Amino acid sequence: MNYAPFLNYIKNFVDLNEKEITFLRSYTNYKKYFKGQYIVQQGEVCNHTNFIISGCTENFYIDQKGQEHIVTFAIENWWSSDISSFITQKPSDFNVKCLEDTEVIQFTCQNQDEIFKNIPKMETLFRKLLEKALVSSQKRIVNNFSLSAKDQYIYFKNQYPNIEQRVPQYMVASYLGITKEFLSKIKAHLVKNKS
Amino acid sequence: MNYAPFLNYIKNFVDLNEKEITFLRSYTNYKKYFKGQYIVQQGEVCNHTNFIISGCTENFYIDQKGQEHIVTFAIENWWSSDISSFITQKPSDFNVKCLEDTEVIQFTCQNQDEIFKNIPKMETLFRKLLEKALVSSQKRIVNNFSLSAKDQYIYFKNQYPNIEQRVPQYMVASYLGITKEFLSKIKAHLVKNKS
DNA sequence: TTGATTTGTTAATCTAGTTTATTTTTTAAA
DNA sequence: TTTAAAAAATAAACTAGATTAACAAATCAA
Repeated sequence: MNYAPFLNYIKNFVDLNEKEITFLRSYTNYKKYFKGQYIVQQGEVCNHTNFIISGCTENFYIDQKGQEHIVTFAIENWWSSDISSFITQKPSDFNVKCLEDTEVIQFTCQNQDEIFKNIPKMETLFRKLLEKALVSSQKRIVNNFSLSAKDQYIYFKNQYPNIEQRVPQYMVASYLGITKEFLSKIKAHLVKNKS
Repeated sequence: MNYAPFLNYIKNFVDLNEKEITFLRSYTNYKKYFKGQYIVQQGEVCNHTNFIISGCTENFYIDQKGQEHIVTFAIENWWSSDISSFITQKPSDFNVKCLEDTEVIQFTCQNQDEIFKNIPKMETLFRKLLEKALVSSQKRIVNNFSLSAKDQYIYFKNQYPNIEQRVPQYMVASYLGITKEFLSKIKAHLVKNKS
């Protein structure tokens, strides 16, 4: 059980005293998943918010036509859950699946409320995290409007330099909302033109 | 000056006592803009979060090619600002422009923090609003992945039945990320096929 | 070390949505 | 009430990206 990375992460935002840390520890739990396991499954209620200690997850859904779409990746020091299902406690539209062995710290809905009640600083932290998440979600919409598939791929590589090496290319294509064939074409083109 | 709609809105989420309401009032301000006025301008820092009492705004940006893209509309009982600029206090990438005469309640950055410090319930409210905003932003990304332009238009009409009558069609097209010509084609097609 | 499965490439054909240009309709100002 | 400007419709030519299909590498299990 490896809790330190989470406390280090939190330290970037708020200072907690010993008592608060003890409380936080007792209201969260550590869990290890293996590669291929599902943390959340489409159709089930998402019971946890997960902070990733190590590993890598994909958040994807399967649409009416049976096509898979990756909505987000998450790696160390990121959060991973289906927030919609978590806050409404209704069945999830998404799957969260481990692409590597993955260790997480989990917050349940009830415990999260307890934590916020007892350590208001934690609610401030979550509010700020949500603000940042919203900004980057909006940024993605904006990129979708204004950038060609090629430029979106370049943006993705710059923004998430660590992810491309860890996941297969067809998943990057899925994240970008293009076919794997087209991404292959884009990469061939980039190599040929050296940028 | 018309503060009641804002208090009614808040009442849906949290209960405030007289003292808290007085505090809230003194730390927010009312402002009226006329049709065509900018609440935020691309390049300037967004100093306020705005709750709309009456009217309608568009949040848009102009990309490198000089093209305008509408990111969101907002009407009565919605919020309107550039959250990225607001939280970082850096120049905004967006414009917020009034499409009608618009009355708003404004929170400045400093006052918002004061409000959260003095009325923690308000921070909880904002956290929950951010959660909902993030969910709907993600929903938009998902629709972009899975729906044709026609189905996105139908979704838009269902989700925002009040907006289409209030804004010109080319703005709806811009919001959907398609050209006005193509939206016109879609509408003609929908009329012809009665769905 | 081999066969099977997963991942990636290439190329031809196809289509949803864009671009450009012209015409018609609606809105609003004088 | 007229007129100019803004908004919407129509249509032809065009393009970014999808689809299909065949094949080539890489990975993995036994």
